Amino acid sequence: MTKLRDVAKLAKVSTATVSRVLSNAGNVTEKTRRKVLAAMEDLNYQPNFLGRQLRKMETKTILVVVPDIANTFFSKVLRGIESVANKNGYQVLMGDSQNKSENESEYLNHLRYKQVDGVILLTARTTPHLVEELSDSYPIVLACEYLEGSNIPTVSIDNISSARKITSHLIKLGHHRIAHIAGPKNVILGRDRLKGFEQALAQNNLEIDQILIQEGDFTYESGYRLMKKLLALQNPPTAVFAANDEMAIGAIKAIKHCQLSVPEDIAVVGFDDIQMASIFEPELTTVAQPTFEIGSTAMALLLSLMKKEKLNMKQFVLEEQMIVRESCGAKSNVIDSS
Amino acid sequence: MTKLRDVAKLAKVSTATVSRVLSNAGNVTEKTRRKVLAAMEDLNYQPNFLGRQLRKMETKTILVVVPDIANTFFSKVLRGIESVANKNGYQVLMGDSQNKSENESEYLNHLRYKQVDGVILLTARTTPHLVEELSDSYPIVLACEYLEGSNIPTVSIDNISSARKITSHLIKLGHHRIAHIAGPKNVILGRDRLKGFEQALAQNNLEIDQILIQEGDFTYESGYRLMKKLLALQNPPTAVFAANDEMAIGAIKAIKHCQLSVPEDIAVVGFDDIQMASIFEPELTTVAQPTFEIGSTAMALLLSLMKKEKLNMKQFVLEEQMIVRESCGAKSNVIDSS
DNA sequence: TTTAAAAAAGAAATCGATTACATTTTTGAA
DNA sequence: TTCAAAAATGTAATCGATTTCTTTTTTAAA
Repeated sequence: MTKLRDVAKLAKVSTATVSRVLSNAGNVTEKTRRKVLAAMEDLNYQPNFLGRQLRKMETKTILVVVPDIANTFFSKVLRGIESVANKNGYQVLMGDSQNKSENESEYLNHLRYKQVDGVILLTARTTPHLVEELSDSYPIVLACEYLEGSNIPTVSIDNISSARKITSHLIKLGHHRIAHIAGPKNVILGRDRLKGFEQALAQNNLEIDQILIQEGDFTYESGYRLMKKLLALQNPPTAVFAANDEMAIGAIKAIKHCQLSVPEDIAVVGFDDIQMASIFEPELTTVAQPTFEIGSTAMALLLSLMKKEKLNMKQFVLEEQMIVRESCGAKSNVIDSS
Repeated sequence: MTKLRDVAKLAKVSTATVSRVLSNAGNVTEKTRRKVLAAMEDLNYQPNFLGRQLRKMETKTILVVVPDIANTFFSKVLRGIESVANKNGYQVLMGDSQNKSENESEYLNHLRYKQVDGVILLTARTTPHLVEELSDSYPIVLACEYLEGSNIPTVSIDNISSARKITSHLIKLGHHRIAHIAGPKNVILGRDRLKGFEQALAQNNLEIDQILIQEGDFTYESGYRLMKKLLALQNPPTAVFAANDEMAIGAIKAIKHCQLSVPEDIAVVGFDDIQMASIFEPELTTVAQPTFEIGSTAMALLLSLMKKEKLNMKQFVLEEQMIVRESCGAKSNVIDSS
C-alpha cells in the first residue's frame, strides 16, 4: 500500500501539500499540483479512508435499517433515500434487522462507534428509550414508523387516518361485518392501523367485535392463516381490512381455497401498494404511500441534522392515497349501479 | 466523547492496560481489570472503531452488492450470508447497484479504501477486468453470477444445465414452438439461460427461431411487454421459458390480457422460485435455487479468503431443483392421462 | 529597489486505539 | 532468603491522513 507520505517523498513536497492537492483546498501552485498528481499516478496511490475518517471524524456514509429486506415496500423508500444521499456525496448502506429488536440495537451501535455519520430507521421496535437517548447525540431519522410522544425527527404518513379512510370505504360499500387482520401489536404501525379501523367503525355506529380482529405479523403466511380462522367463524365477516398488502394477498388466497371469491363473497383491502398489489388477481384495493418521497424527505432531514442546522420542522406527515381496484368490489358496484 | 486515555487516567493505569482489558487479551490482574471496567462504566466509555480499524487495518464488516433490492430472490441469499457472517463476528452491509455497473464499481472502491474487509458480489456487470484486478489484492466472492474464464472464487448453480432441463420439460410436454424471454445479453445469467434453452432445442432437433428469442431485463414490465410482442406474431409460441419469475409473471399477465389462458393455451415457466411463484395463479413452474445455501457458502468462502487460508476449492456449483407447478401444464396433463 | 501583504509550502501535532518493546512486579523453586 | 522466570504493567511508536501553526516564497504597491 502506497501512502500519502510516499507520494510526498516522490513529489519532493510535504504531506500537507499532498493533502491539499487531494482535497482541492487551493493554495497550491499549478506546477506543484501537477508534480503531486504525477506522483500519485506513478504510485497508483489510493487514499486510505480510515485515516481520513479518523482525523475528520466522519465517514460520509449513512445506514438505513430495514425491518425486512424481503418486503419490497422498503426498497422503494430506499431508492428515495439513495437519490438524495448520492447527490450529496453520501454512501448508503443497509442493515436488515429481520424484525428483531436486538439486531436493530446492534445496527444503532454503528453510530456510537462512528462507523456511519447518521442512521435512518425504517423500523422502531427497539426500546424507545434507546433510540431517544441516541437521538440526543447522533443524527437519527425515523421513516415510516415513529415513536409515540417523541420528538425525534420523523417522516411518515398518517396511518390512523388512512386506515380509517379505507375502512370507511368498505362501510360505504355496504359492509357491516368487517374483520381486521392487524399488524403486530408491538409495532406502532400495527396499532395505528387498528386504531383507524376502530375509529371508522365507531363513527358509523358499528359494533367492534373483538373476534374479528386478528393479530398477524405482516407476512403472507400470517394473512393466510388468520383468514382461515376468520372463515371458520360461525358468523364470518363480509369484508376484511388487512394491515398490509402481503397479508391481504394471503387472506385472498385463503378465501379462494375455501371456494369463495373476492370481492363477490368477501371484500378485501390492503395497505402499502406493493408491486404485487396491481399484478395479483383480483387487483388489490389499498393505500399507496409516497414511498420515494418518504425516503427523499427522510434523507434531506438527516442531512440537515448532520450539518447541525437549526430545524424549524422536525416531523413530516406526507399525503397518502387510496387506490381503488377490484378486491373491494367498488368497481363492480359502480358498474352495477350504472 | 470519552476516549481510552480518559479511562486509563481515571483507572490510574496505562492505555495499554485498558486496551488489553478491552480486547480480553489476558495478562491483566482481576483487580486491575475490575478497576478499568469500573472506570469505563463511570465514563460510559464506547470505543471508537475508527481508531481501532486504522490501527488493525480491518473493519470486521463485509459488503454485499445486490443488483436490485426490490428483487426478493436476493433477500434470501442475503439471509444465508448474514447467518454465517454474524456467527463469525462480521457485520453485513448491503449496497444496491440498481443494475448499473457504475454503481457496482463505486461499491467496489470500499475495498480499496479499506472501508470493508471483503465483498460478495451478487452481480458482476462491471468490466470483468476491474473485478479481476481487485480480486488479486482483496477478498472478493461472486455469488449467483460469475465471470467467464475467470478464477475468482464463485458460488452459483449451473444455469446452462438448469435452463436446458426446464426447456426439455416443456418439450416433453409436447411443445415444439417455444419462446424464450431472455435476460439481458450483458449479464452472464441471461446468456447462460439462453444457451441452455438453445441446447435443449438442439438436442431435440427443434429449429431455433430467432424471432422467438426476446431480450428482457428481468423486470415484470419487460416480461409483459415482450410477451405481447410474441403474441402478436403470425405464428405465436405454445410455450414460453422466461429467464426469471418476474418476467414469467409479466408474460402470464400479458397472455391473460389477450383472453388466453395459462397453461391451456400457452405454457409458461420461470426461474428462481421467488415467493410470488407459489402464490400467483397459475402457480409457476420454475427452478428453485438453493438461495440460503448459496449465501452461506459464499460467506464461508469469503471468510477463508479474508483469513488468507489456502483454498483447495474456489468455485462451487450447487444443486438446483426444478419445481413443477401449474403454469407448465404438466399437472393437468397428469390428470388427463390418469 | 524596498517592503508589507498575500500566497505557498513545510513541520509537527492530532484523531483514538493497538502493540512492540521495556520495565516492574510477582511467583515459586532452590 | 535469593534469584531466575513468568506475569503484569507501562512507554512510546504506529496506523494514514488532516490541519494548525510556522516559515518561506511570491506578488505588487510605494
